[in-house]
Amino acid sequence: MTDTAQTEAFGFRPLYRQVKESLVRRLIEGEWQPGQLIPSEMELSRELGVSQGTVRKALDTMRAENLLIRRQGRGTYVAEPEHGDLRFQFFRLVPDDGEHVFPASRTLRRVQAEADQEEAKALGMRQKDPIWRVERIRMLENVPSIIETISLPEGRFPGFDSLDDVPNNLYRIYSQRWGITIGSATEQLKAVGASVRDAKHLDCRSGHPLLRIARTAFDLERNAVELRVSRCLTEDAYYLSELR
Amino acid sequence: MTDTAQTEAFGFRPLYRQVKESLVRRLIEGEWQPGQLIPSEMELSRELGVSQGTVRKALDTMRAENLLIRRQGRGTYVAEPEHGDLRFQFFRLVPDDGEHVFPASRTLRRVQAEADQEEAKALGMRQKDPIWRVERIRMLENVPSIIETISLPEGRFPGFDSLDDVPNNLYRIYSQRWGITIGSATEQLKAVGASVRDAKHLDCRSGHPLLRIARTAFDLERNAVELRVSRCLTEDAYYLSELR
DNA sequence: TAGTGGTCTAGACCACTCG
DNA sequence: GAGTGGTCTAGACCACTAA
Repeated sequence: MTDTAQTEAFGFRPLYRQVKESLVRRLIEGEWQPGQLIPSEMELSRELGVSQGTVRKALDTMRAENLLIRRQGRGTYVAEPEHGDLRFQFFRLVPDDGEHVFPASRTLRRVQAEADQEEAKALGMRQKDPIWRVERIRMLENVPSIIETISLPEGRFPGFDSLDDVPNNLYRIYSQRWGITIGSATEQLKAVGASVRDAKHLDCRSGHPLLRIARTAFDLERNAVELRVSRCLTEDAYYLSELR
Repeated sequence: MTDTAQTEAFGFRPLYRQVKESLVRRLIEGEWQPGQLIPSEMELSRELGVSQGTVRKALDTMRAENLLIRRQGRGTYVAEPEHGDLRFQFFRLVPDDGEHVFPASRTLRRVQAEADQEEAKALGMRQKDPIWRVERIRMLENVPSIIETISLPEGRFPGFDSLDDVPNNLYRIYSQRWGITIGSATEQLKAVGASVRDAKHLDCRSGHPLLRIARTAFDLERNAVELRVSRCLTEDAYYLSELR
């Protein structure tokens, strides 16, 4: 690695962190694609000139951050966003009775627009900066239950308007088409009353209590890349939050 | 340790897991109290007859579960529930503007009661089993913002009714008085309309949208020991959920 | 059977805390 | 300076997967 000596006066960084950062950089630069097998511990340790144990510690912390999936006997894979066990990483709405399913969706509209105050704040832009905005309805057990507005900085998603349609699993296509991997998100939840428009699409009275989820999603470099505001009927479902 | 041979046919469990389980048991049995220093890695490895590295792995996984706090140069401490940085482990409601504060509370009533269906299900009891039930109001920035109902199995909290008053920080007293340490919790969130009673205490219209948080809290052995249902005004606050 | 990640050990040195 | 946790190494063996 670069810093062989530990006592570099100021700014001591453990070797395994340097290894980790170098590997994350290669992930970000697309050297290894989601789902792909990366080199084994032994190969990496030879390549980087550190011990296998140090590589292992770097890989293990990356697994803890859901960047990698490791399988004994097989190897280490780049995690695929919203795939397999990770599919529900960002989808926490569970039916009261029944399976945790991934909801189908129907796009209502897709437009280019100017960022409003909330969008600008969440995405680190200025008001009136150009964005893409998508509105869609999602079904839980065949009942329209969620109306969501998705906002994307135009600059990060060139050609978004030329997509044939908006696929159900957006994070997958962010990764495939624009090389943007969603690594984390924060959600702010409130209870609100349904607007007239919400009420029409969700088949409820206006003013009916809805769970409002404002999710800001971040790429691997911690840049905010998507704001998604969902209003959800929670008569037959709940948002699950696990604390430690 | 007990299982020296790895290949015990069925039921292979790594050494460090056995070490961890033995240490957790000692925590549960009260050998070390919250805030107390536990033996060093070297001492434990000698005592248990395993290498320092194995003890370290056990301690590190326990730290990852917030059971321990480790400090270079000082030692390893038993984590204190709702202390220091952990105080907000279970309190996720944040004012829109302003500090993340721990809300004051005022007890409305404290009664002995029979478990209803929701309480029985959450606490793994039968309906009509005896419970303690506390209702209180909590303040966010001097505004009554949360009305919460706390349900406890009577058997786990003998003499709960003889407490002089119900302290603001309940988890602390569960630990001090009954040796019950809350280690994890799950929360189910919904949007509901305020009941007449809710509305009176929260100074809003009945039917007004409230965020309903149903928290089931678990002790270190994963027994459900508390159900806490909160109804929150979210005009000026939000529930924060961090996803990976 | 070869190769991978998972566990376990022993020993060295480093960074931090405290008396 | 003594003791603690943190990092790093080297090497052994185990459990799992796939050819």
